Amino acid sequence: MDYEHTCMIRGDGGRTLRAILDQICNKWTLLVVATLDQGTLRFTDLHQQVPGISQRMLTLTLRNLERDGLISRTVYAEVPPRVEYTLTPTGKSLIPPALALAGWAIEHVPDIEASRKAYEERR
Amino acid sequence: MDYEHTCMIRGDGGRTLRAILDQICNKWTLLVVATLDQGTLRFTDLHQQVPGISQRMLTLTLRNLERDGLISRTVYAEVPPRVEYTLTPTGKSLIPPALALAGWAIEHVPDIEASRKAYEERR
DNA sequence: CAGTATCCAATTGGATACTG
DNA sequence: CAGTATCCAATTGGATACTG
Repeated sequence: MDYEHTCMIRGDGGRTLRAILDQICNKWTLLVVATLDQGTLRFTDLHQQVPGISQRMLTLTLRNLERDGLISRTVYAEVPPRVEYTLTPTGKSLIPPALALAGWAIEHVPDIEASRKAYEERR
Repeated sequence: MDYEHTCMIRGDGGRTLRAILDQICNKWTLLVVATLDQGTLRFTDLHQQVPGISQRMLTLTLRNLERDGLISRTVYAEVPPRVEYTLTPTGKSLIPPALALAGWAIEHVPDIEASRKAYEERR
């Protein structure tokens, strides 16, 4: 691996990058984005398809994603109300690098769990 | 983008993945790993090269990385003590996907900042 | 040098009840 | 249906003082 390129991560002391990653790498964001990769979904759809998420956290996550321009939110003037969420092009562009990280994590689950077990036994 | 593959992210409701990512995506881990991509470093080196990190957070981050098998920690029986940290093969393998995500973040900083500005003005 | 111990502040997140 | 409001618990992180 060409470590010259890690300056991308370290950059300005990591400030800019961390500011962005803090938004992306929280408990739910990546999961919501991945779910929306299926296409347009309503609030209730997302609530069902992202198991364990609370209404409050789903709302907050969606608001942040909208604010950052990763999803668009469309309200239809109907009763009962209908609100649809879709990935924007920027949002879609996050999928490949997110998959790269997810792939790494899944691939190394056995290694990491073995390492944790060995670590615990050592102490 | 082939959205079939996002099942990797959503997987078991995201539980396994989130457990791993929670470790990786905190405030300092990616930054420490990226810094260690340069090669072996001592505690003090890391403390200086990761600006803003406290002793406590550096210690905690290093312990978690060691526990997960991403870095190795070598203590030399000298006075004053010397402790060296190096990426393991597993740790090194995290660099490319980390760079992919970092690249995405850096590439989209202008978009995201513009979107945030527009969002604030709307309200 | 490479930490540990302690305390406190801020952030994050869950549960529950309520609403245009 | 798609949220908001409130409150409380848990987690995360910083500052500071101390140590083998």
